[in-house]
Amino acid sequence: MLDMKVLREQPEVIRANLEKRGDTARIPVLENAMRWDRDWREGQRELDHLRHQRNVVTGEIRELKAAGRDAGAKIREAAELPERIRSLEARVDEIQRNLRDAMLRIPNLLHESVPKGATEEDNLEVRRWGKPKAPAFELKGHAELAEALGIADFERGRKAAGAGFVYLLGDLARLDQALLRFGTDFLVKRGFTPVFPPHALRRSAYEGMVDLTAFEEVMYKVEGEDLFLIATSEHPLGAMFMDEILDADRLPLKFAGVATQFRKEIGAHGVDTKGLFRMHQFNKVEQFVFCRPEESWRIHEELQKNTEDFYKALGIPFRVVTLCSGDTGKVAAKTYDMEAWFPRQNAYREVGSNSNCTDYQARRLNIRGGKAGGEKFLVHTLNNTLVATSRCMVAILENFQRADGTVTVPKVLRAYMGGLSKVGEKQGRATKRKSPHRRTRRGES
RNA sequence: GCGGGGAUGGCCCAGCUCGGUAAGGCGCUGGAUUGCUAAUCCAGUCCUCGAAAGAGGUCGGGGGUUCAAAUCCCCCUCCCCGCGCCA
Repeated sequence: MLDMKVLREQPEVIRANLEKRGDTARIPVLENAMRWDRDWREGQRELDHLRHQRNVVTGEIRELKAAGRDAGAKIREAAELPERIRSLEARVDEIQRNLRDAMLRIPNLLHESVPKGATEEDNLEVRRWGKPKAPAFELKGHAELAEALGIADFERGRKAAGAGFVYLLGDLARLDQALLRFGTDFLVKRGFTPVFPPHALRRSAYEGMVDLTAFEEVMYKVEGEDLFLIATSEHPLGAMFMDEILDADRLPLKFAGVATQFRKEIGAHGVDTKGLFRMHQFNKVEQFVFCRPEESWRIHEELQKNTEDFYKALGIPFRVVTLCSGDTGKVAAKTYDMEAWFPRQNAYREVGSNSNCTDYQARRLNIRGGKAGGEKFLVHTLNNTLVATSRCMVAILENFQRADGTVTVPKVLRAYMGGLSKVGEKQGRATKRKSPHRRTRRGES
């Protein structure tokens, strides 16, 4: 949510921002917000005046009674006030709800460096690293390859849980864990605190982070419980400190969220949609920072460097783009997308996203910094994917694929895989061997 | 799931039986004082409106009773302890 001060004092800034985002459809929302704000302040003043009257009269009644004198006349005078107060309260509440709803629909102010544009075509390339290698043989799609190697079973994933779920097996299960562990250690060395957060949040907590009316259809809800499975660890990490005051001396707080995420997004989006690229469930190491307002832009670059260094360590070519105004999410003031090279698609594709949300999330979550009893300020929040293992594994399976159908394990990951340097040797039985495992009577522990 | 106890300002806690408009402590900030850290004293410490003076709100949430609700009545949520179940 934006600062009400901006709405009152510089509405033209908000309007220009909507125009830059290409979201002129929302200009009426802004105009309504301005009107409701005026109405609200007017109504509130009137209400305060009535309440003041009531307080004065009840004070008089109390004094008369304390002095043992008759308060009947004053009580009759006071008796008509509650109804007037109640009806005005109802009206003021409604105006305030309208105002808040409108404010929640107005997106964050973009940073001046965000290029103007409508779609991802207009995103601005910032830099490239690494040379995509032209393969000397025909590459297999990662899903086909992984199935052939027996390290992923999409079919049984569908049988047991539906499309979008998979059984990772053998070396691929290890590779997933290796990425998580390498990623965690990588961020710990850079001063981040690892967090394994709750994987479900109640509605009230979730609503602090996102507009559930818009997101509910892509979220998994637990039946019969007030719980939603998390779509990214950004959500539990933000909710972690809502309504709190963070000690200014301890900022910035840098967290490495390690979690499994659940999203219902499906649908066909281009080539190789089968496979790990777009899943209902995947693992991720996420950078999340709470900081002072004046340091957020420096930290935004720092988080970006972390992700780039991570991909350099793996040896995967990438490019970085600044999202244009039309492609930037509602809560972000500026976003960089990390795009890894996918040789099968002969293209750079998104593997992570780095946003400075300035004080937009913090205002809604009511997360402030400062000293208890001292000056307080809204913190800035930033989040950046370090690695989403699903997409990163696709990049590894494609970029490091060898002619013999095996895949080279990036050097930095080998220590996390018992020294393994190649994936795919002496496997391929798992999908063929049918082992009729019996259930034990009370379930295995 | 059953039983019991709770939710009060940044934190701890009083007030609730008996309605009269949140006491006290800790922490923090500023000031005074003493040759230092300390101690002591004073003021401040949440949200909203307002240029300010000031006013209003706030006792887990929502209803109700009343001139007046932290306090009385009804409904709900969450937390803690014990029991049950159980990785």
